Amino acid sequence: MTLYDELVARGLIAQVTDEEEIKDLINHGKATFYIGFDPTADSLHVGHFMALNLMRRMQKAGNRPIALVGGGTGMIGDPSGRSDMRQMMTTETIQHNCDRFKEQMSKFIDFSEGKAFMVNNADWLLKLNYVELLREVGACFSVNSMLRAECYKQRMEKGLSFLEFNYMIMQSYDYYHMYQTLGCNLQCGGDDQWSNMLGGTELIRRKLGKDAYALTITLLLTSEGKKMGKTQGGAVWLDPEKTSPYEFYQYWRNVEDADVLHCLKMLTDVSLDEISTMESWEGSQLNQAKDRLAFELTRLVHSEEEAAKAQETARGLFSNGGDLANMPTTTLTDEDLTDGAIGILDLMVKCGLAPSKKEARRLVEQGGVEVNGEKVASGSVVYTAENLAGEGLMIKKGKKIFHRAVL
RNA sequence: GGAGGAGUACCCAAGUGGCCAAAGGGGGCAGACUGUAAAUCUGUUACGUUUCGUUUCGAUGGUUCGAAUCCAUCCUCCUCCA
Repeated sequence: MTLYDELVARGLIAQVTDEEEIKDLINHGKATFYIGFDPTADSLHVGHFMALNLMRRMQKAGNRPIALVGGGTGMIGDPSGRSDMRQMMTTETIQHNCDRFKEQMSKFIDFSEGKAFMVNNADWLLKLNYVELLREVGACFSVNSMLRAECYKQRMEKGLSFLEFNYMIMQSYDYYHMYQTLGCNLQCGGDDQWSNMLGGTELIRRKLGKDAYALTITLLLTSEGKKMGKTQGGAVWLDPEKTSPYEFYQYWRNVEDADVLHCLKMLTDVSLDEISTMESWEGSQLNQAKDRLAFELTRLVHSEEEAAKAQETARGLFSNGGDLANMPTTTLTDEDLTDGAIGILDLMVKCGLAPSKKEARRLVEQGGVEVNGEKVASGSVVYTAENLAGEGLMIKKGKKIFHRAVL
């Protein structure tokens, strides 16, 4: 099975500009392709994972990936969404984020010896001169057709600032620039980027009379049409400091029945044959598929070892007889104690199990908190330094959130 | 630049002097039921030293015994005109 066919079979490809050409390019390792990432945080998250995965697969087949970080667009602030206050990021922050990105990407992509590039669009976008830019590329964009683009259409009702309107031009310019400097001939991105990406291919055609291609990745949505990788606490991060391997594992272990196979196909390397045997599974049997999904993804993002540990811990907590060593743990210091003791409410806040004592109290009152297997009866329960010594306390919040507190 | 309209909690949205920590819906969290799933039902959803107190209705001042609600100024957004 060729790379392209595999991508299609896994449902990863949403739209392409020229199927035959792209097939030829990527199947034969002739593509130099780029995917853009906005350095708005100091870690990549699950939303980026699809893109990383695609880059990894493509690189394996001999294609050359370019990871583009949006340092230039980041200077202005990503106008998408409805953020009231765009945070102006400092050059240092952007640089810091870029470094972290590269570190994380290195797990998926081999950056050695020209096998892949990492570039920052700040390097060329910030130097642009307004009038020069207008003269250079302004004539190549038709406002009429831009307004017809899906991404703007939706914004027409709510209002669209000139800044946002220019986003497509910036992105198109990126492609145009890299086409010339790095020989980039394919742009990949989320399906929501389709019209921006077409802007780039169009610009290259008009300016240079050359063909460049674009391919979009299917957005990973739940069966209810929501973006995957979001929890109440925000994104599911790839950085183990921000989302521990155990939590990461749990996120996937808890996906809905309807989404498991879909995720296995799109995100993991589990063979299509194997996945097809799971298609007949029903009911609780699907738990095996979820187990597999969680393990595979944790392995890809963290390591085989971490994946095994997370699985062990999960089995220990949910079906007994496993090793509990790896559950998320908070280590308290003497300063956290008052007279050598700490109340359950403070303890929960310290462990990040509740955002406020009020919330912690509510959880206790509703019977949602257990410590060492015993339901906590009231918010006034206090634990001493002795309780916290050694193995510490195992706090259970709700049905599936476990946390250890030690001194 | 002119005329009008709007800004309420995580989101949408009621409330137009005291009974408002603020209806209703969505979302979240917890309980029951389950398969670490979904659906359903119940409770809950500003903060705290919790029969009470403190801070909240774009911002700042003011009127009043009392303001989300009235007045002034400012900020932001939308619609129409230019």
